[in-house]
Amino acid sequence: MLVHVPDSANVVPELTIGEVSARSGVPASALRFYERQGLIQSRRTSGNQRRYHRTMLRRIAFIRASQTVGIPLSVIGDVLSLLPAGVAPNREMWIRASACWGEEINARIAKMERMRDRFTQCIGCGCLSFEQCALVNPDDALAEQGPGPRRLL
Amino acid sequence: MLVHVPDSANVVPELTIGEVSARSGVPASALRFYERQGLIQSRRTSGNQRRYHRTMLRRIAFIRASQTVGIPLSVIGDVLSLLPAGVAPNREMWIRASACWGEEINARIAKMERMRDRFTQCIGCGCLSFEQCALVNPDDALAEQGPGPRRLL
DNA sequence: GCCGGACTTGAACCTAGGTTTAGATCTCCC
DNA sequence: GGGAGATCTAAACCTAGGTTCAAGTCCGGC
Repeated sequence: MLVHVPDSANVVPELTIGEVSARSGVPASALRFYERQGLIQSRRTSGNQRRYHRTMLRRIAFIRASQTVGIPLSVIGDVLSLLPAGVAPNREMWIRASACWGEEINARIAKMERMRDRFTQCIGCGCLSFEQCALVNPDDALAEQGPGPRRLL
Repeated sequence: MLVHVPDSANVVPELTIGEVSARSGVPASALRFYERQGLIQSRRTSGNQRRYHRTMLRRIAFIRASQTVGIPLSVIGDVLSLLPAGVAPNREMWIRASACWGEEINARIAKMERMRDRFTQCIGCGCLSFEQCALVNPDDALAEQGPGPRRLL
């Protein structure tokens, strides 16, 4: 038995790029950029305009949340590519990414704290000597390499 | 009474760009870049080559130390411009800059810790909702501005 | 006085994360 | 079916902090 169902009934409404932009606060230009980078996808109309599935809003939220934590787009893309196309990040994935990026944050905090400590020490010494000051010779990676700093940054 | 003093006696030896680069670990290209940006200066020989006073090594150390703390070159330049030309950063200046940049570091650490806390909370919620998730709507600056996120970053 | 290595310049290139612009095309509503 | 506004593309531009290159010049030792 066939039943005629009007378009407006069971079709999940798709979103134009302008609508996605308005709802997410992400400029359309950035959305096109994300698509070029492979982070999001869209269907195209017969006239070549983008149409987004609503779940794409979650992907975009995921991207922005990750960015605020300082994760580069390339890494975000790697994570998103693990998802089947068209699938939004779910709770389980969010938890896994969180665990991973939480470590990222902690590592960065720890690094900054080490820097601050060195800094505080250096206030007292006022040395600014290339050979001895820990601030001028930062980052734990210079122990070998002979005398004098090789890479300051 | 005039006494002839040979060049090699009381003249503070100047350094070529290659020597400064070798001693500081900063590539010559970066030194030229710093000079274009006004962070360092040099005398020129009759043949247009750079010659650096030894105290410039301290300025360069100061620049690199500041950079490792995350201070942008433009700000470093502002600070250095307070010094008379040709004068190296001294202890007093180092202490003042330290006080200022120590606050910078602490502010950045605090921001990251806030982020981490939000992050940890969010692991539990798994919401990823544009309207409610603090990670998707970060940074304390959205309280007004009506519904929906305006700027995510 | 000659030669090789160090030095000079401007311009182009690089990453990251986009924005801006021009000119063409599409979609929707009346 | 017509017009307004939304969308399309490619290419150029932006900041920061430089690097790389090409072509030419200088400097110091023998």
